[in-house]
Amino acid sequence: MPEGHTLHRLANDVWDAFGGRLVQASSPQGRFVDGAALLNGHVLRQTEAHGKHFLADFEGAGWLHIHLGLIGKMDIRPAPVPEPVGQVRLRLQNATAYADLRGATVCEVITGEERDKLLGRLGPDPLRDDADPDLAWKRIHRSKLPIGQLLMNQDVLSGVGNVYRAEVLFRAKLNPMTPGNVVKKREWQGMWDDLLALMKYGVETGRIDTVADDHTPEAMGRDPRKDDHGGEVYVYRRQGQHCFVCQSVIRTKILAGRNLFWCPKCQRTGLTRKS
DNA sequence: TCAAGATGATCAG
DNA sequence: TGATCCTCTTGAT
Repeated sequence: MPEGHTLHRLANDVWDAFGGRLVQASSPQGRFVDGAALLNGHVLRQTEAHGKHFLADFEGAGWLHIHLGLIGKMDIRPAPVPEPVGQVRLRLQNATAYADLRGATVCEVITGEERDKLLGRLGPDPLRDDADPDLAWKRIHRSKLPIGQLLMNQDVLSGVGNVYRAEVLFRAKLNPMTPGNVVKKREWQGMWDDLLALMKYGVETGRIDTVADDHTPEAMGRDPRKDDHGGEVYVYRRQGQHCFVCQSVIRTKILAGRNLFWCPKCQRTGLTRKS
């Protein structure tokens, strides 16, 4: 379930469970034995997230860098610490809590220099105080690629995944195939502000809810959504169903290898503009 | 019991 | 663009 808000929550949760104290690290699965040995017995000094990347500074050992990819997951639970279940790549533990990491695309120990280099190539993350939306705008403004593709490019903007991409474009009434160089500055600023609000809510609640008050299940008298991403949304994975606003059928297609969802009637803006 | 699919990203061609 | 990796859940057989 990892979009940017998940990683920021993870950074907060790992800090709450282990911050400022000695941490024991191991790799029950056996694929991160050397890395775990480097971290084992060191004090966790800082945690942070940038986009979909999680970083944790272990005093005197280096930075733990995790990217959850599509299927990765980290579960943090209170002690007692049980026997590992399944493919636990990394286990962190102390007297009061443990955290199990499974399925991550990246799990490594890097230097401070490597961490700086990594952050340097990522686009601005709306959830970070130091984020500058103009950096993303410069990339969008000069690209002919569809805005639906640019929003998912982590070098342009970091932290946005398929759900936020689909929903923020719906809320902006912008067609996903609109080329970046015909998107207007005020449209971009509107999407950035919207992302900031949606993702902050995501960090607080762990959910991606994007529907306005008059489109909630209660307001519309419909059943709440039963979906593993856990939220009420306008278009994401609603292909073949009716739009809450105009009743058109939600459409889907593959764009750059990922499923894209949009409402053909509500999201007409941008379609007829020329680059 | 098995295959498909999923909120991601990289690499080869 | 397609193949590949990572793990788990769901739905079809």
